[in-house]
Amino acid sequence: MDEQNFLEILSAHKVRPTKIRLDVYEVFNNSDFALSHNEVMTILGEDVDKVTVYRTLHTFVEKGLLHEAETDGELTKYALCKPDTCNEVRHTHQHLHFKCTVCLKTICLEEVQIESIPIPPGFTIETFKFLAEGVCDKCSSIVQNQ
Amino acid sequence: MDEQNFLEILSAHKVRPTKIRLDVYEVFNNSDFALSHNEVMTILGEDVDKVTVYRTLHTFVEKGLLHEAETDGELTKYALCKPDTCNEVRHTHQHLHFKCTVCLKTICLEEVQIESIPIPPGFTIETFKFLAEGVCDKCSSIVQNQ
DNA sequence: ATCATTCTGCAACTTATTTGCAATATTCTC
DNA sequence: GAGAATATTGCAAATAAGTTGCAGAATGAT
Repeated sequence: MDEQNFLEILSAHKVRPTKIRLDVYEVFNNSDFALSHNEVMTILGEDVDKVTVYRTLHTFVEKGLLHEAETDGELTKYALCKPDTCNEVRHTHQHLHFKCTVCLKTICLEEVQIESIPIPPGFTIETFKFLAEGVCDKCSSIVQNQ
Repeated sequence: MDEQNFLEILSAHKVRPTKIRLDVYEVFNNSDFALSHNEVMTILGEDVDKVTVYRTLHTFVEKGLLHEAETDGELTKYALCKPDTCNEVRHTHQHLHFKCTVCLKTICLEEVQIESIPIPPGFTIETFKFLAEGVCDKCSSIVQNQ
């Protein structure tokens, strides 16, 4: 995917495609796991302004470009929303996040749809957050092949 | 449950039953929802030392008296472990936490046991954290009765 | 009672995140 | 395209949560 594409995606989400925003979007597009503000800073280099990056992340979440992944006490991590699923009105995620205890990466498992959870009478579930921890496919195969 | 009981519970978990610790334990025993450090401080009054409370919470988690509930970006919240389920070696929770979007309280739903989650091949789940958000039974009935 | 260990309270520190604001950049209108 | 209105950026400072170090107090063991 090239820069022209990013530009269109941001515009479609009513986000002004400034340089920093395109850079941040590209960082997430190049990553197959969720990233914290800190990690984005490291990738972009320390000469970009951290406050601007914070604001960019917030804007992206607000406009439906990024979503937050649950983290077990760690820093908030963000991952791209699937194209055309989310917008500035609402996010529509029902997938779980998986954190590998070996490589420590958190990824979206889009293919796992959570079936309905048996909740007690009187309770209504609107959304849920699911974080599974364990060993990911890549780390499993590395261990097996040793 | 009286103070003598608390004393025995702490001792059974190899936690020295000091005044502060008994007080903190009592706070959780009196609460039917999870509490953050901040909320514990508010209940105990501002003249108890915040560092001591932090350390007490950590000790309690470590010794199997408290566990952390997932929170959606909020401060870490803690809730009592069921008696005799957890110890200093390990916690054995597989229940979900529920946060009511009306009263904003987070509670343990012990009765909801999560069945196995269908995960992709190659992945192994060791633990999971589940936070459901919605309306709790109490808040539902209040709305209905209006 | 003595001694080693644990716990507490205080101050200072670290880290993450937010706020305020002036300077820039962008978009809109004419 | 100039100028006004609006949005974005970068910097400094503030806030907030949580941690660390340490000296003194409390506790438990002998």
